[in-house]
Amino acid sequence: MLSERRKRILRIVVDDYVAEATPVASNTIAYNYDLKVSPATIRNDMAFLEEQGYITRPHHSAGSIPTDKGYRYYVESISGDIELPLAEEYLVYDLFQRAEEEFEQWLRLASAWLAYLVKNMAIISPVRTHQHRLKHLGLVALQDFVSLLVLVLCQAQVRKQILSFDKRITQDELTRLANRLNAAYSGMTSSEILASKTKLSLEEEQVTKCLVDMIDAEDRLEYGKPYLEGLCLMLSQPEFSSSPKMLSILEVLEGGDWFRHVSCQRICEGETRVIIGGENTEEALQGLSLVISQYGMPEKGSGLVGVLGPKRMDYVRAISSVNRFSSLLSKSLAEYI
Amino acid sequence: MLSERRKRILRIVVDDYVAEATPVASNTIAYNYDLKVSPATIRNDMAFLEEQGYITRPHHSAGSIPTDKGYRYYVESISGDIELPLAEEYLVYDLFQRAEEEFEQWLRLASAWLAYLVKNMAIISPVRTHQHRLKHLGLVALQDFVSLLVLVLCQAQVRKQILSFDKRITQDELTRLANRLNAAYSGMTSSEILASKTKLSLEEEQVTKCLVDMIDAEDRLEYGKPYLEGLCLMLSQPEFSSSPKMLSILEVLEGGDWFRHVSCQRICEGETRVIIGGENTEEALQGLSLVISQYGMPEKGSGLVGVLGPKRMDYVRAISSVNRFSSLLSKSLAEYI
DNA sequence: GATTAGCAATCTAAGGGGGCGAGTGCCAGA
DNA sequence: TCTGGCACTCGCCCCCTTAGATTGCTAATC
Repeated sequence: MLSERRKRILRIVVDDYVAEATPVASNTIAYNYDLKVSPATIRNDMAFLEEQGYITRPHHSAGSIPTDKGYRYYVESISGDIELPLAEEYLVYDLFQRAEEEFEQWLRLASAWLAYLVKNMAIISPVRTHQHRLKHLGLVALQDFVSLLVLVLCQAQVRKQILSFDKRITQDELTRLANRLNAAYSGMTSSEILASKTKLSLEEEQVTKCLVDMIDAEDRLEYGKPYLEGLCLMLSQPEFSSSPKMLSILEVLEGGDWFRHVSCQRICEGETRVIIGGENTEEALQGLSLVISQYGMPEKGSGLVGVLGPKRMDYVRAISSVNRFSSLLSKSLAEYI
Repeated sequence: MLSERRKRILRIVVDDYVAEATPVASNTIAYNYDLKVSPATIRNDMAFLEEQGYITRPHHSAGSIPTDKGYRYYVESISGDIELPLAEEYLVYDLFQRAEEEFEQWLRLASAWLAYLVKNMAIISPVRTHQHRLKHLGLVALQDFVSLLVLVLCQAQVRKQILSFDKRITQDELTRLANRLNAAYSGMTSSEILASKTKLSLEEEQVTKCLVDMIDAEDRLEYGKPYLEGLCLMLSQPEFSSSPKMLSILEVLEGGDWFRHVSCQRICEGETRVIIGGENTEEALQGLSLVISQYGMPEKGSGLVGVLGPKRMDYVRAISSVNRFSSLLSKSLAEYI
């Protein structure tokens, strides 16, 4: 258990290091923060904090920087009092007033905004529904044997797939076919469609099969390819000033596997999880921290919203921004649907 | 006019510099390439080439590297004999055997492949048609007053837009409305739709207005947001080893304006244009070269395919790969539609 | 007149040494 | 338990030197 002063010093070390990006010296703490003790005392406390693994020093005669454990302690300790500054609250609100025609496009805009607010990379994944429901289907003749099957799912998602029939079908026939299937399937999930015991023609059978595959298709992929904005903002932080570091991060992000790993972690509703440094599975991301949350509702569809930045990140700002975006995204998703 | 030997030396300087990424010395040329003259003679020729602005030197006692003018001369001089190595020809062919359901997804795959071949960044823009034709439209009720208008254009492009009516409309009414409009407009371009003198109800009028906007919407944007693959491949080249350079390039690429500039240049069918260094409008891209070509056919739809890399790029490989991809993309686009 | 050999001149990159300043560790004393 | 003082450590910067690479020039040669 840490004494109050030691807690306070740890917190100062984190805050100062986050702000200045240079190791924090005992003198700095003594002169800039009103602790009412001398640098020597602070040094003793810092020696203790170092011994306990909360802080470390890049080399012998340098100031201290927080370790992963130190950041973790910090994050846990602040989780009470997190609020976005009022001015920025308005900014965010402003964004959410704008109605965009396409929800996806709107998410892209939101991610750019979030990136700008936290001066780091923002991540917003498109909405994924656990249980997709068919709203409407359309069939369009492309060539004699080839048609395009277009699905509209609840949440205004559109999917399409090329489909080839064994015999020549006109657009009129396709339209009738689509109308029949719409009448039968509209509002159903894939399993309900499979369970429905309608008598089907050969073509209807074929379309149904394709349809069910398409409805389920994306569920295997966890969350979809996210919108990443503010890559440059993040990479201009001093921790990435060496180009090999930059490259290794770019490589991981370009690959896309990392996000699959992230989305495998089940994050509860309303929870905002902070993954610090070494807690990341990807090696190249172990110098980074991720603040991630979920938006939406399990039954209606959900997505991830988060911030990726150096471990030395303004956690208060990041967490509060992610929280805010998460709840506002949830709200506008609910209105959209 | 350059003498044969000077041409040859210029070509060697480019080839060697492309391969080694270090300035080329007169000794290197004399010993590694069978010119049958002494280094001193080569030095004289190099002095001439430098005087004429084809090559330059990073500092006084260093070997030579090509200038933009030198690269330009090189590119013009090789344009005759450009062929992809046979093995890679097969690789590309192999890719184009795979049928993907979605043309867009397939383009993404193609761009990853192209990037891999040229070890640089590949750019492929989605297909854009100058004159979109409506194939089919669908209307889906989302809420009482709000519907989703889904268009299928020729080339299997799907667009959607939220639409709100002044009165409550049921899905049945929407379906009838859609059927009527399909009958009237199917196969038409936006201008033909506007010209058609059909008598319209209030709702039909509204949908038509929206429809026409949607058909024309993307034309203002020139080519759509391109698939960029192989960013890391490009950035691992030694010319980008300093992180500020890396950042400035990332910034330009993240912005997206640069591609609008590129797509403003009208590139003729079958032409492959090479934009070298300072010929780029974006300042941050002036250390880079772009090999760009068009695929598709003007009447059916077209897109851009290209390679972005350092000026010190294997132009033969880049140009031949882009050529190959351009013609194969054209072919499969024609088959797709 | 073109080519060559030789040599001085030039410039970079790498390595070594010294001084400076920042910051700690520790000890004795309050 | 805290503080002041002081020695010690270490990274950083600057300068100098040296080694190596490469050219430019000049005079000799083909």
